[in-house]
Amino acid sequence: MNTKRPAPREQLVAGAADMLRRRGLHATSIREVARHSGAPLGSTYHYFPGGKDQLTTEAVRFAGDAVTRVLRDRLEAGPVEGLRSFLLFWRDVVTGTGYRAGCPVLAVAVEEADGSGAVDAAAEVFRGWESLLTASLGTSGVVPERARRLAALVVSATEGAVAVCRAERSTRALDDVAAELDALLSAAVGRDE
Amino acid sequence: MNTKRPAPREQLVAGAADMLRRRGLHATSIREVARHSGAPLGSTYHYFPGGKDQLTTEAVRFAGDAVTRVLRDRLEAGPVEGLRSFLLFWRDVVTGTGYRAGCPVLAVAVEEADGSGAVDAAAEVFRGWESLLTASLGTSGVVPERARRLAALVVSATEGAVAVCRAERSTRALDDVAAELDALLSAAVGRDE
DNA sequence: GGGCGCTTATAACAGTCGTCATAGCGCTAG
DNA sequence: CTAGCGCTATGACGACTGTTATAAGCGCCC
Repeated sequence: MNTKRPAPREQLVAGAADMLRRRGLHATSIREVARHSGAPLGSTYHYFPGGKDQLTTEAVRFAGDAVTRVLRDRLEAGPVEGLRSFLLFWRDVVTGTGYRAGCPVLAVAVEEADGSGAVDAAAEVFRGWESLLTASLGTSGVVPERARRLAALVVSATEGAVAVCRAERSTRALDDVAAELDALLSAAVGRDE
Repeated sequence: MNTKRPAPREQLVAGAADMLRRRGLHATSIREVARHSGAPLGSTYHYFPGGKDQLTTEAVRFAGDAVTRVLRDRLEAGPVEGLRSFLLFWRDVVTGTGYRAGCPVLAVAVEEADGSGAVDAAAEVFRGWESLLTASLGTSGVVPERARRLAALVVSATEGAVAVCRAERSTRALDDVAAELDALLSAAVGRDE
């Protein structure tokens, strides 16, 4: 038990992120987020005067940072092993929720119109993941330009595969993507050995 | 001029598909679809007694079939050239709408809960695209198992890249994915020549 | 102990949502 | 001419949305 009270603000952000990945942005109401977090509705606008856009933006950053930490951890074993582990992480997310959850960042990227702060946060999260992958590939000897392109492919393919798996209620897409990307990255880093 | 009146039913489906790719599923209301198509609200439930789910399902199939036709056309020049052309098609969609439109099928796949007919239609569309790509790669000498995996990667990466591009308001992701997939498919089909 | 600031609680607002029912229109068949 | 049917037009329904305002509770510091 860290704190007596569950720090309602953080609870609200985490709850919003969890609902975003399950139902999407526009199907997630502030009332439900509050109820889901055990916080009163009024508190939501106390902690997030910017309204739903602020709450959504922080939820995207919260979920994005969590995934970033996972990615960084897994990449310590190198880009190939890191990628394999990263895709297994997403596989667990999808199967562990009975194919109900996807990626909250993608949900915001697909639903929200431009001009919203949340979609900017989503773009930033995507770039962050790509930076991590680019750096990892770079330290494994892949030239920067190629590393950047491979990183973009990994992020796009992962996000797409998660959505496809959710729709098909099957992990086939993620498994196929994992196999191909594994081979591709192995060849890219193992060129000179 | 084919018909005097613009065949309101088809117009509604096409309008729904267009709004789906711009705003997403839950931000697209039946009233706006009707108004956007110049049809009265009552007509919507006359043509689609199944309500929003039926309209959405038909819109997903409509948009999915349109993309399927594009993909089939482009693949007549072979899988590598077809892929390049296919990704350019998506690039045009994104840039031609000022980064406002994405893929309506992905929108439904991300937003809708399971149990809806629309998400089943989305999964079917994804499988259709993969089948086309698998077949094209197969006729170019790629062994079936590998062809299937590559097709899954192409579909997932394309859908993901479109969403990322929309969020970042840039075509970088699609361009990077195009370059890498081009090289990957070229190597896969050119193995024995 | 009194006051004050942070948090909660409650209610209300204007608007939109999906959906349904019903009355009216125009056209075509008998 | 009239009956019937496909489609339109209109309005209403209950529920939900984001948002705001205001009153009450709470603990801490002076």
